Amino acid sequence: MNTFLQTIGAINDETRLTILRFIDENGAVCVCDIESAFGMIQSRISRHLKILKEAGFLRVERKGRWAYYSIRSPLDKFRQDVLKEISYLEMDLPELSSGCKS
Amino acid sequence: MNTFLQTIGAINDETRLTILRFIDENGAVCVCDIESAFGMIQSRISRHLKILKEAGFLRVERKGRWAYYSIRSPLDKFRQDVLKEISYLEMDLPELSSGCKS
DNA sequence: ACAATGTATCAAGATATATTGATTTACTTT
DNA sequence: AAAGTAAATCAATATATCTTGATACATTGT
Repeated sequence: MNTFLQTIGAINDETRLTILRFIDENGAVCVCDIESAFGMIQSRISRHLKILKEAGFLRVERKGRWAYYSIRSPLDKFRQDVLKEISYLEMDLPELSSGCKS
Repeated sequence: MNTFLQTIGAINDETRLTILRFIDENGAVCVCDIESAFGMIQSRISRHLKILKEAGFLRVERKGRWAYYSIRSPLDKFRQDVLKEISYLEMDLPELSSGCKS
């Protein structure tokens, strides 16, 4: 029950749905990429990514000072269904543009 | 996007998950049945039912002074997936016992 | 018409979640 | 070691959602 509520709670937010779709379409991205694409401050993005990761949708791979987030694999069937459903949604998806300074 | 968020928001609550499962297992029930089975006050149950109905999970059929809620049919694939997922959850599901006085 | 029952709705307070700005931690380069 | 960059965390505030008790509405039976 609690695991399910955590999964649902993670996708009960417009910003996180957009981030999920963004990562699903663009593959591994770092926090500052999302930050600049979305025009949101870093702490906000970071917190949303943490929620999505802890809900089992994302994984992180750290390389140097960067943290690359991507869709976790394997994904269980229900989370796959959710991701597919999100892929059908109409939304303003920002363009990927590298936001890191080096 | 908004429709999806409404759907997700509706199942982002332990009480509503339990109500959904309860109705899924017991079929059409009236508000006072849920009220007495769950031991919750009427306005609370009524509000949750409204949210579930507006999110497309439930339908109501009024008979006399009673309002019978049941799983809406047909359900689109995603809501079916959700319902199936809920059917797997471990939860304290109260017993159905008629709560109406007549 | 009146009283009783079932349900819906509303306003107020309680609780949970999101956002921001500041701070902290970690890594890299010089 | 010091400075710069990326990311995580924290405290305070803002916002949304849930719960309750009161009230309103609808139907039924007397």
